[in-house]
Amino acid sequence: MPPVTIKDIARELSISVSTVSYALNGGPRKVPAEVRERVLATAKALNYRPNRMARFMITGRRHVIGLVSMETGEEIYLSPYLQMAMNGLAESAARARQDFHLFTRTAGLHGVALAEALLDGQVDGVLFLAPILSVEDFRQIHEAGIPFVVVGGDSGGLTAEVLTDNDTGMHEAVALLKQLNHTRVGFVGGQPGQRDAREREKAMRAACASHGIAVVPENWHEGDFTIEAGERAFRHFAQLTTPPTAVVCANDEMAVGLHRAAQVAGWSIPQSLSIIGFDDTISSRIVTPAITTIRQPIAAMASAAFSVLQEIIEGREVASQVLPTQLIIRSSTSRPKEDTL
Amino acid sequence: MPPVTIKDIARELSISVSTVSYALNGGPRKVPAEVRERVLATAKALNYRPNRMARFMITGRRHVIGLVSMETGEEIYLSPYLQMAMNGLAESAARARQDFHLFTRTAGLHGVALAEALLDGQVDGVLFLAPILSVEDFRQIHEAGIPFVVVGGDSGGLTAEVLTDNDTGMHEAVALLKQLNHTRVGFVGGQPGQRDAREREKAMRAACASHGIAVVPENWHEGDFTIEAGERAFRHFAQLTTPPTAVVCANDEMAVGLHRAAQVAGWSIPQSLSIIGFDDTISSRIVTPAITTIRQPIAAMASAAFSVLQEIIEGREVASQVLPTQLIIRSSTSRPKEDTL
DNA sequence: ATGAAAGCGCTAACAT
DNA sequence: ATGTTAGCGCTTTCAT
Repeated sequence: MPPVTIKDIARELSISVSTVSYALNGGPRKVPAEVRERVLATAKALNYRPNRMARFMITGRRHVIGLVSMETGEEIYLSPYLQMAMNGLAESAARARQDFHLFTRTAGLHGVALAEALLDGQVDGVLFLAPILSVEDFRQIHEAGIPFVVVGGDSGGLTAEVLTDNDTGMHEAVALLKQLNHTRVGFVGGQPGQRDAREREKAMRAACASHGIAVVPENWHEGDFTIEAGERAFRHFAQLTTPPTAVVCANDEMAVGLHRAAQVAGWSIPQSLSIIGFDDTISSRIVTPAITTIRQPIAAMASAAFSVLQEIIEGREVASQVLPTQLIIRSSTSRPKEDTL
Repeated sequence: MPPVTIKDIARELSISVSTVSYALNGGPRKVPAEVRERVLATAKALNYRPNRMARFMITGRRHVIGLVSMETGEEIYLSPYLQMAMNGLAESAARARQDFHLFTRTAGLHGVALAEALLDGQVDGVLFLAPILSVEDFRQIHEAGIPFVVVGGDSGGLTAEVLTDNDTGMHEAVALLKQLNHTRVGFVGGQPGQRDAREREKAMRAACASHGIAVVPENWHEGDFTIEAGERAFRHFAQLTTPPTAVVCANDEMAVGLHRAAQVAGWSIPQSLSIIGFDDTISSRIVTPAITTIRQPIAAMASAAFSVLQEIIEGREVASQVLPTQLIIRSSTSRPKEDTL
């Protein structure tokens, strides 16, 4: 049988649909308590369930927000970063009684095409997680009138951003290496199209400068935030005549790749090579020795981004946020071998 | 300004909305090519974008399917299993031009309440990934008229299931251990509320029986598919007077936990303890030594489930599927120490 | 206080 | 071949 509608309830009680609607929604028009009681009772009795789409057509609000993540080729949903973010998100969203819309066809899209795809999802707003998108892309999205928030990305000031303090994070990491007496320090960065990747490289340079550590070009390697990139980085470092004794990676995935490739090649960690990651995702904890990392509160950031997006959808102005990092010292960092001799 | 509708296009060309609708949809009514051209042209010129909700109200199809995963407490989206599944899903869905609806409020729900929540999402169908739900739960969902498919779960024959061949997988794993001369073999299982967990334990028992390996109660430990459960399992085994020399885990997460706890305790793997996981998720590959595991084609299973769900939504009957496992031998398995002496 | 009716954007049955 | 119109289920304005 067809689903029960407010019409059915109205007919059942011989009252008008408007009264039923007001009773069900508790306003805006006043409905006598007695009538409301009866409406609610029959609604329950008939097993009435509102059609959210019909409501959407009028109110324009769907109570669903879209999610677009950093795309690493085909593997859209494979990063631990995304996992942590989604957990934070899911919690806040559940509290706000909202669900998510996962876009499956935005990979590789930019500009107008991307905006079109987002519009097509009919969501109230969109959350970008560590996107590899340009300010121009966001301009199109902004022009399309889509409320959005960016985590770990650069919206060009068009909307609020939720960021982490990459500068302090990198500074503390380099300080640790300096204190451990490392002088040959390497770096594995992410795609320059990604904001955090850019910021971390810049922060790393600044941190090295302020700690008097030389930035040697061959010790700096560009990756793409994947385990494989970390492995490639190791192969690169390993063939240098004087490889770095410590390497900072722009995320944990690459640190794990570096870690694994080094161990497979017979290098002992941290004696032969100290490694520092970024994020504090699970992967940095499950390998042995566990990886020292710069924690960024991903779940909290995603959660904050959700709240910010809600505000923006409601039409309020919200400021960007920068959440702090924390250096988590584990077992992948020590004094370099030659130093201890 | 308000969004462009088919009315606007109709007015612009002084034709009727139905003609516009048919032209835009390419049917069911024939529209002369010349007219269709002009409709399409003005649609593009006016930057027309269909309102999917309005269409949904008539057709009842949203082209969005819901996703409900195994819930491990609060951490809804944290398992590598889910990641792999989502990748497979995203690919098929993108091809079918469909998006996902991620439910955030189904954790802990059962029976009617769960069915209500799913209905509220207004999706075309729901995909359950390794759910911890009873046949009774699925009965309610079925009665609510929601098309659904279950991956790694038991729908009680109410719908199609996509499963993996746990029997063969476990059989091969035990055969490997037998061949390596292990006699004291342990097992770490998952929650009995989960179908694969039940099946794997049963399969493990059968495999041991057929290989003449004794099933010693204290070598069998119940976990919950988390890393922590694997760590707990290690602590349990470690305090036995004669611990098992090899342990099979019902998934990789637990194998990783066992692996890590053993290494932290100073046990060498595989010499002191051989470990076999299940799934072949990334985590089994990044630890050192890499973990021997029973691969199940998670992405392919999720992808198959998507296709099956599409069929069911279209009203066709579809058979359940069982996909094969494959034993991936890596470095966490060897002859036991005492054996080599 | 409450009923009637317009209309959200679209599809499809019903005209012509 | 194509225009007119009745809804889909709901909210809200306008009457009464």
